[in-house]
Amino acid sequence: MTTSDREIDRPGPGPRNRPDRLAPAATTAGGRAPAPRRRATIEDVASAAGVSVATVSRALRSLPNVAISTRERVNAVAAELDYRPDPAASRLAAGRTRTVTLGIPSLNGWYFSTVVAGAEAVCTESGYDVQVICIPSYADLDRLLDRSHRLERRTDGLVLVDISLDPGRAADLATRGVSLATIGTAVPGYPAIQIDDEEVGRIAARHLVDIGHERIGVIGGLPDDPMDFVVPRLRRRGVEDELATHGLELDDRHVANGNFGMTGGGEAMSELLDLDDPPTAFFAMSDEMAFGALMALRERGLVAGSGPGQVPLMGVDDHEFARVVRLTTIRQPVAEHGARAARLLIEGMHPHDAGHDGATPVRGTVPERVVLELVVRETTSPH
Amino acid sequence: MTTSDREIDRPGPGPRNRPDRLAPAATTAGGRAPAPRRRATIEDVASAAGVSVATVSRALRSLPNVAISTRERVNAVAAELDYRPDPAASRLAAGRTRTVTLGIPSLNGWYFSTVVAGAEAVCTESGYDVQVICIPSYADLDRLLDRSHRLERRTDGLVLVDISLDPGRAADLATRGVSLATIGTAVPGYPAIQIDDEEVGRIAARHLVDIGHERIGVIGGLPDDPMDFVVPRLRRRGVEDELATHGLELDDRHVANGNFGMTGGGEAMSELLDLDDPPTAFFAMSDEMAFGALMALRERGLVAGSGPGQVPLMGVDDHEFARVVRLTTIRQPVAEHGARAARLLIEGMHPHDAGHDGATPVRGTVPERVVLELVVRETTSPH
DNA sequence: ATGAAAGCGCTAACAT
DNA sequence: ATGTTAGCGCTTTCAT
Repeated sequence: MTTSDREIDRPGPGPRNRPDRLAPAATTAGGRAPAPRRRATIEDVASAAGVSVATVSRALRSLPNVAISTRERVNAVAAELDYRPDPAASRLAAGRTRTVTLGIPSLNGWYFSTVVAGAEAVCTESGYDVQVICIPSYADLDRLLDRSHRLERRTDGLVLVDISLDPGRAADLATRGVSLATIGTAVPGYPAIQIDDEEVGRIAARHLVDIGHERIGVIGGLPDDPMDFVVPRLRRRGVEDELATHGLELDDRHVANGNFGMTGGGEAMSELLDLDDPPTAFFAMSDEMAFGALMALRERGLVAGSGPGQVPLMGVDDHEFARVVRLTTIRQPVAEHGARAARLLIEGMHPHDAGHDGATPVRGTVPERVVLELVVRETTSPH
Repeated sequence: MTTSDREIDRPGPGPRNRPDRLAPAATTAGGRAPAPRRRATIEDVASAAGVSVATVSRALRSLPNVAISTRERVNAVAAELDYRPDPAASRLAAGRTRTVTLGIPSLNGWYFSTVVAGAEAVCTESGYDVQVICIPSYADLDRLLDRSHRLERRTDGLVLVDISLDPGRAADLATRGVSLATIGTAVPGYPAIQIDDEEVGRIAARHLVDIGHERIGVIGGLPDDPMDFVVPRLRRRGVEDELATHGLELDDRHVANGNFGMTGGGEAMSELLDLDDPPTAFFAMSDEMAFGALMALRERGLVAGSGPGQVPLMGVDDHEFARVVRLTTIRQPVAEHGARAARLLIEGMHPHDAGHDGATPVRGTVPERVVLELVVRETTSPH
């Protein structure tokens, strides 16, 4: 019984027909019309290599207990036949999807898309498919994680960016076989990438006080915040703490929502400048907001800087454009946040995929702290 | 023989153990520890509803030939048991993945992430998983589409953004069961979303000539372009065409690469302003570049506008921030590009999923043209 | 309108 | 080190 007994020997109902001859892989060079060939299955490889499918499976996945010679032969045959395991079949049989899902409040905005880019690179390199899903509100999060779970069996792991998850939900995810890593938030016991956001606020306030200012304006926060975003609160608290150290206070009216975009940043700056007693120096909680604020400043003929008559302004992130406009900022490696979270997730799920040798223990059950660096440029210097 | 004869009756090798009792769905309200229950399979639904698995499968997918009463009962039981079909199993059996892949040169930048956001929304709403993959160079495209095809069997359709594909490759995709739609480029016979980029150039040039300028500076293009991006060339040609209409010419030295980001836009503007005979009005091929250019302008104390001593500047896209800085621009609905491409793709693959009734024919084998709108604001007006 | 059963292509016991 | 085989949980003929 070979593979060519096509129309005969149908023992019962239900057979599907498929092109039955496995043609030799077509040369790609010539633009020859590709023969409607069937793709190779593990059985084709097995018979061509003269071994069983189990051995092929083991060899191809670099599992132990395969003779070196066998492994090499199987690999050669698989390459020859251009064999690639069917992901659906292997998912069904193994229960793993080799897919990582990125959950983010939004795809718009520099921060989120940069994080996604960093995570995508790592996942793709590790052989994981990358799925993205926007979670703009808690209602969406509920829809995703509630009883009729939209992640279960569809993904091996979830990276949540700036989305808080209660421990119960996290445990439920684990129950359903979905690993978890977070960025910007943390769930006890799960890998997380966080920066010390209070320290961000402290660094900013310290710098602005250092260059001689007492009335600090803060641009940040979201007016209507469906995701209960904690970062603005923490950074604000840091500012207040640091100011308190110097016997100063943050005026409530000197805090404006900037929505973490250029538009909001510009509007917030205008709003603050229109105050009767405007702040004399400004801290925007992101570079994008700072850019908007800088535009607003320049539009009024004001110059950002610490010289006489100049208005100090600083941001957070070290966006590429910050260098161009010489914006003082607090640098954080945003793409790396995504990359590291992805790496932690994959290591936790399957050390081998992450190039992990299994010798050193997997980190990540403790939130990772990231080094912050104050980058002083012209917008807070005399010039 | 019931479902509880767990440890006995193993007729041969190879059985996997699984928790065998299907517990009643746990109440979510109480924080009760979730019993390690097994998820419902189609068989559970079938036996609970007193029908065969085939009927359940048909009923749940709204296929014909199911009695209404049966359909309702099956749906009720499925909901009761919180049943969700295993995607891997259904992919394996049906050969469809219900996944759409988005291929983009980069995730950074407003345009790309906005397109992705638009596409993601539509796909998610239509019940498709959304996968993203960055294709920053043709080498990456090759790696994706060559003989050992990294898309085959993993996705139902591919949306390519600003990436040119030769007809042969597109046909090969089809052969492998992957549908295709493009944005910003087109392959004959496949759905595509495009704007008339030459018209963009013409509109811009016409507007700047209309307000009295002859020496136009153009900011756009990529210095090192791994993806052979055609948009800058087309827009430039449009500018040249329109200028020719007025007996004018575009000076080669008045064209600078802006890399489609704020940074490049700022640098390009500086470069052009430093010329011995700088242009008197500027067209940036994207709003992001225009923002950078505007910064550069303001940094030199120059004001964007068409009044005396002012420098006209316009962009493309109608980015949210354009309104804030009152940037004249040529509006295109970017998120909608993504949404429409996704819709065309899904309609082409499976009209039902797109909410398509099958009555009207699926469009999309003809590139869709999009309405462009000149939005005049202060940066090209006297004020 | 419904049911029976044959795969889909793999993985993972278990046996050798 | 390798082979045998029973699933994984669906979809889809074909028969009724």
